[in-house]
Amino acid sequence: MGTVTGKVLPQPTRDEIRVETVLQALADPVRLRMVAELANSAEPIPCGHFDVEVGKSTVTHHVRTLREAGVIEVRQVGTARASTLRKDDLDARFPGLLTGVLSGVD
Amino acid sequence: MGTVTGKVLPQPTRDEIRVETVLQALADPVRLRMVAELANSAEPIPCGHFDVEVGKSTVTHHVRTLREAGVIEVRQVGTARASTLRKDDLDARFPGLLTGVLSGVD
DNA sequence: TACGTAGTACGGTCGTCATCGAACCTTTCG
DNA sequence: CGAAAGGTTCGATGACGACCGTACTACGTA
Repeated sequence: MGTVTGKVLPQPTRDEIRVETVLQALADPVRLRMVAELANSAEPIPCGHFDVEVGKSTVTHHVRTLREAGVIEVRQVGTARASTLRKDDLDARFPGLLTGVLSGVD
Repeated sequence: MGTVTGKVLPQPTRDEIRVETVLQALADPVRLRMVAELANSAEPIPCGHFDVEVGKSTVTHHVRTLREAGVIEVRQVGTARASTLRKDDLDARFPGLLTGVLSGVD
């Protein structure tokens, strides 16, 4: 518990994260919902466990978009891919952005 | 001084502003630049004075998008339309969002 | 009145992206 | 081994939106 094992999939470093890309990633309603779920979850969330009404391959697409934007970190755990929110990195890079966005969800 | 005259064009009230719409509005690079200009400007900015490289009618489009999202307020001043950032409303509704976004611009 | 200024409205084009289904891969387990 | 679980990849489709130019309106002024 707590510590997640497995390899981290490629992602931008903290200082490579660009606000424009992050905003584009968060602008989609499905992805915004995913981010909100991650923010409210103590545990990492596998691709198939997001509560969204889109097909499997679409979830794959959204997870990749969020990862490449630097919003989430994805680890390979067995056959599963567990996502976590990169809260520390986002807070360091764009202080207040994440909490501001999350305050407006639901 | 400071006070801007003229009629305010239709816009959402503070509590009608939705985070999803705001994010979509900010996700465009041209609009993000406009918002940054407004944040750095003491005076309202007329449509024709934004430092962006798009045509007139496109600026109209972006100004309308930002206004309808609740990001800016637009007043009719003679033949001009002066835009200002709705900083108070955005800060009240989504604390930290605006400053977080602006910290990542330029 | 005629003109310049500031911006909108309209019609159209083009590119991007969200979505899906089907096929495929890999690990786990009976 | 065979099958199920969990995701990815591919190709296609459909919708939205950024952009432009032209035509138009409203206001101010020489």
